[in-house]
Amino acid sequence: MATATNHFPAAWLKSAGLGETIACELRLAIVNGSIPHGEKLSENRIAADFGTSRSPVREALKTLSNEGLIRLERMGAIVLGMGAREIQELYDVRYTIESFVQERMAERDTGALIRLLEQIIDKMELAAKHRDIVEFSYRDFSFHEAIIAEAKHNRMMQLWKSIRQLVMTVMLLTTEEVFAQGESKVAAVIGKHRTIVAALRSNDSAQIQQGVREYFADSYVTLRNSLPED
Amino acid sequence: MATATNHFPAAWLKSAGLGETIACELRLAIVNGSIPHGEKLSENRIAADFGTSRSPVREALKTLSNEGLIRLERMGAIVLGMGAREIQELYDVRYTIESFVQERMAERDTGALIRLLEQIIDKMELAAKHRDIVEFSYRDFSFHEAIIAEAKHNRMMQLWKSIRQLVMTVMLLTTEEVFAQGESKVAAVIGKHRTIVAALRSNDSAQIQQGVREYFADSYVTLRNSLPED
DNA sequence: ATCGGTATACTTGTCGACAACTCTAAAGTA
DNA sequence: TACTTTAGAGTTGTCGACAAGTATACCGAT
Repeated sequence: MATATNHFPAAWLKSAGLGETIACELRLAIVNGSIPHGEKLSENRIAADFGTSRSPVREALKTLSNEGLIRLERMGAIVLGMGAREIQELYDVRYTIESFVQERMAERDTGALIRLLEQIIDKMELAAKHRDIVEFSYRDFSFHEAIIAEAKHNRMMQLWKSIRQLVMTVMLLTTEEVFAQGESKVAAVIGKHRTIVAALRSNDSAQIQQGVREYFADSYVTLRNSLPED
Repeated sequence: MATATNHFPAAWLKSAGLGETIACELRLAIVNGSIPHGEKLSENRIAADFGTSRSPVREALKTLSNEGLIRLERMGAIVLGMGAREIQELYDVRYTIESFVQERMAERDTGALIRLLEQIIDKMELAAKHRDIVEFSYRDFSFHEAIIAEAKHNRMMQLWKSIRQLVMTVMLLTTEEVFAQGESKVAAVIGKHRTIVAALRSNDSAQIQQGVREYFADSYVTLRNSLPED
């Protein structure tokens, strides 16, 4: 990646505690490769870097461990990072969750959801016009979260929450790549979201499944081209 | 449930820190209903109850929050608990994960896995003979975890880890119920595991999927009968 | 009696300190 | 030189304390 985002968007940290802030900053650094795979992290060092005590750092490391970005060992935490395989796996999981969720939405009133999604797409277009990467990726994220939330399945929502922040971060970097590839690429991304909405509007289970499958398969090949091959 | 387990098996806490221990004890209390839905938990109170400082309690509450058993609010944590719906949802997720995993196992060498699973089933039978509920449920748990681990899909494994302990606890209580229903019921549970292995041995994707689907559908109806209806 | 304001007790987030443990590297011995 | 032992620096887990913020109960006024 040419110019990777160096700091987590401050707007997204609006009402976040110290622990969450540190987690977001570290997460971004790990995902974009600033902190390389295999690095050994120490609570003391991170606390010193951020100018806090170890308590919030501890919380952050636990969070990152739950997200699978680091592995907590007896001494220090080892950075696992996100290579091509890990990104692929994340897409696998996202697909699995959305597939499950949309399956359950086939025989339900999706009117309100569809209106919300269209609204979000409008905001994506606006963000695209202004070349606002942060805003665009946030709306993209909201789009998928809105779909998942609509299923009203607490346990599945919990799974989503466990990867929510990670997905958000990956999307931020991905969107950067998409924007770098030019306007037509951005338009294509928006188009894919429209396709999802269209499938959803059909209310046909098979068509919805097909739509979701294509979306993720397509998203991944798009991304694959802009990944460091390791 | 007639006689619910009151304490988390000490053997399962062998190398667990204080935080994890507290999390396990609270988890069990929430799942078996000792701590009712809606209860408000305070870090200070729990710390006093367990005779520790707030640090491990804090860690435990965060864990339980990640598992969706409680909701952290500005003041206190509210217990959400596991009613019939939550159990059903947990089974949904378990089915989704195992379905994904086994799908990927169709075209793979499952020889070693099958041998391991058969070994586990043997231990289940032994535990059944000795009426050892703790051992039995642990083997049952290991059975499913072994299958999931075999897929070697880190991200999916991470999802599993996020519900691992909860599943373990629910299984412990469920197994208690199964044993209470008599020897034939226990034998039936073992039989269902054999069916899974048989399906796996067939190496046929459709048959495996069918096997997994039946397993979870069946497991849930078994359980439903022994749940407080709320 | 009801409503508004204040005091109070309780809550969380963060901090610095300490003991117990682990890895490392240097020093001593064969 | 190769190996064991030992001293040291660094690490985590846990603790108690404090500030900042919040719900609650009490008290006064209308």
